[in-house]
Amino acid sequence: MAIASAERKERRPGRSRGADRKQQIIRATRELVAKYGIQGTSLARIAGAVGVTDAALYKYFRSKDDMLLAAYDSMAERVLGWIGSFDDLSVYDRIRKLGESHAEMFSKDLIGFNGPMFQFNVWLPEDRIREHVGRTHQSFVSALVAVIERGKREGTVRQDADAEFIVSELYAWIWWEDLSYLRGLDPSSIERRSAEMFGRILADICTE
Amino acid sequence: MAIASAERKERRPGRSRGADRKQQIIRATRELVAKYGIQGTSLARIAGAVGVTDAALYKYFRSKDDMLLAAYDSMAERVLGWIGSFDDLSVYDRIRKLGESHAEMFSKDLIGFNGPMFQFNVWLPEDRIREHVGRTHQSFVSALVAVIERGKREGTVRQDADAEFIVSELYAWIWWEDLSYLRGLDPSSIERRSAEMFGRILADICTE
Amino acid sequence: MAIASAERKERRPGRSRGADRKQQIIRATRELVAKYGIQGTSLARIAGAVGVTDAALYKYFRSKDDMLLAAYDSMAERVLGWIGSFDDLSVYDRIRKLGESHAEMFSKDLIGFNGPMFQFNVWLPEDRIREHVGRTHQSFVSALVAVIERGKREGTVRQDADAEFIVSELYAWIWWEDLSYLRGLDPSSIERRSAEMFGRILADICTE
Amino acid sequence: MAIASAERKERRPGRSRGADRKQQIIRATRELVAKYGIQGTSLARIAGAVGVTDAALYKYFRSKDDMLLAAYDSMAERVLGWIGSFDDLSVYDRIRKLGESHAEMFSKDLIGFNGPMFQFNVWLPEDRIREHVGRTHQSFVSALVAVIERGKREGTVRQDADAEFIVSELYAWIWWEDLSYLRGLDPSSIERRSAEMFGRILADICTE
DNA sequence: GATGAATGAGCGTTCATTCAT
DNA sequence: CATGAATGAACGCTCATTCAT
Repeated sequence: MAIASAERKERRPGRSRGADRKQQIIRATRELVAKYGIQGTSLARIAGAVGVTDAALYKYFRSKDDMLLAAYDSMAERVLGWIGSFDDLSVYDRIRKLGESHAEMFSKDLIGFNGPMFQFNVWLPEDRIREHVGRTHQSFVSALVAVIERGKREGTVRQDADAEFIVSELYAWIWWEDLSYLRGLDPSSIERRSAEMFGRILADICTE
Repeated sequence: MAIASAERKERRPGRSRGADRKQQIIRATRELVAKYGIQGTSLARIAGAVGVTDAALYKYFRSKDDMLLAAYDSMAERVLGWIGSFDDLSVYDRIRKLGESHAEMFSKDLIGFNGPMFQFNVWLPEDRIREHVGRTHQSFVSALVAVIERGKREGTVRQDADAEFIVSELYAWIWWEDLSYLRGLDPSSIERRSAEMFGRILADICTE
Repeated sequence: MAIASAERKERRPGRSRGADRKQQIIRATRELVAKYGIQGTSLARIAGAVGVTDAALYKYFRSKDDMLLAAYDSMAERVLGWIGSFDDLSVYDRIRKLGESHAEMFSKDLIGFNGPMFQFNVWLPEDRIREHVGRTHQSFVSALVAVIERGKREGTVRQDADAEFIVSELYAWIWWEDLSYLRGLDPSSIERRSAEMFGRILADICTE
Repeated sequence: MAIASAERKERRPGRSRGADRKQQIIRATRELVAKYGIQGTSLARIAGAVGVTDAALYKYFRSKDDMLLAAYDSMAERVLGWIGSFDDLSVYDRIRKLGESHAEMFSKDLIGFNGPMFQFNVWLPEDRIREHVGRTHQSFVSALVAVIERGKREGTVRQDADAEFIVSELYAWIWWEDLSYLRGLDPSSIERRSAEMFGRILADICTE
């Protein structure tokens, strides 16, 4: 954690150190949420992990909620990047690739993604966070639906597939994989079952 | 549950409650966890919901953690009761019934079960709660596996079915249903898709 | 602790069980003061040690302070009994006997006397306890002075001895012995030094 | 001690204090222990005496126990300073000086030393405080023994004196003086008797 | 004679936040 | 850019005490 900031000390002229600190805070927040949950992530802990005082955090964010939202957004970006990747392939192949890369990119990254992400996803109090997470999650679903629809137009996904149902099945599989790793199940058996589950979804959408 | 305490209330005016109070506390805890999360469920809030002082809670539980565990156990009991129900039917029919009753019994009961249960399931800090939840969850899985195995012996479930894989699929479906209701999706579309998902699992295990 | 009350269960007709309970409470209080100090002796602890509820203690004492005072008085009685003992001997022999019996009766009884007594003796807050302890201590001093004076009249104590100074020296020795045992010093070296110290006091008062 | 903080106060109006605050807290703790005992010294009282909130105290100490230990150490320092003083004199004269200065430096300073020190010395619960006080007290004894031994080598203390016994006698006198002032006895009679007691100890060790 | 139920006040401690420096 | 000083509110928990039963 301290290493990153030390390495960059020979900072490139135009690159402010501030942005790095912001990233440090975001990362620390994510990791602390993974360990202690959202409410267990206190400013004192974030400050301690980053190596500054609580008060210093306010130079980069206006409130604790802003830090949490930034931490969430850093994960949301990763999700959107993943959904958008492999777009040079046919939609069918693309979805296959997405399925193959999911565990590595998300489920297995317990403290960098899976842990904190689930905390946000099951956040209940009706506040800015809940609202923001809900809206963002919806955008994931829409993006996935759009991919499926494109596949139908393209002809690599069955014409009569119900795009939204496919996405539901994808999410059932995604959440199961995430929660299985989160609960500490045996990775090799997760992998086997995940492959089988995902295989059925693929079989479901493939033409011919 | 609410009925019982209401009935007794008119037994005698300000008279002793005891066991009732304990149930009141458990229920309040469950509901507050649904609203505010585990760490957001303060003693002050529980006490307020029950209508006593914080201090009074300690006549019924020795610590806040004990209240939380009791709240969790009250839900775990419901789960075990559900898994054990319909045992006069053939295992295949029994599983079908379980599938049909799940949403009503669990997913849709946002503040009585679904909300609080998920909070416990994704609880991260490595403490008594995490450990207890993990152990209990494992017992659910074992109970379900046992049911499937019985079906195989009985002949209503396919001989070559992998019981543990079936349970994985069941959990993928269960968690998806729970999280969908939790995220506030449209109930009718959840129902439609849930039925389809569950139908496939059933088709998977049925002999011929 | 529980044993005493069990033994007496075949209670003698005129002897009420209430008085026993009172003694139990007093003893428990003394012992708890020895372990946890005066302010660390909570009603919950006393009640636990006696085997009743906190509320039950109020049947025997009107307040916690009353219990503490009763516990103190039980020790004060022992002190007065000790000072009054051996009164069939000459005053000189009597004082010698007192000196010989002191450690056994008081200093070595860490949890029954020495521990709790010192807690009371150094109690600072200006309240009923402090006042009562002060007054009682003064009565010990007076009783001892009276003994010395009797010795002078009797002829076994030097005529020109300053009774109050002798008592001061006695107290210096008493407190030293008490505190030494309390601090956990080696008993055999305490005994040796105590004997020497007390010997000088004796030498100081003896006629020729 | 009070002087320093008073002087600085007029440096700049509401300006930082830091080390001064720490001293203020230590002093307040000592004085409150003198008034209310160790367990009666609540954070609220300390904070009130210092003029800040409870929470502010945690910027200077990590726990209440740390404040208490710091308060104790501030007194222990004074003791060690006293034992080490007058070391330009012969050991015999030095001990005489120590004896003469003791009451003024310690016993009579009821709220700054005598009161709080005795509270620590008779602290019973087996915790960090008890352990620390025990260890520190032992270091006082060792330091005094070392002084006596030096006197023997130097020739101003009798060769055949038992250093440890001398220290025992010193402590008997010290504790008696402390407790006498603490109990509120008449100062002039304490002084007279103390002088006589100490004189005997001196006579005991002097050569020739 | 003893309990069960309850309380208001207090405990030590942590919280997110502010602000002058 | 960061700190040191501070706060008011909340946290989980214990306290001595009351009172109807």
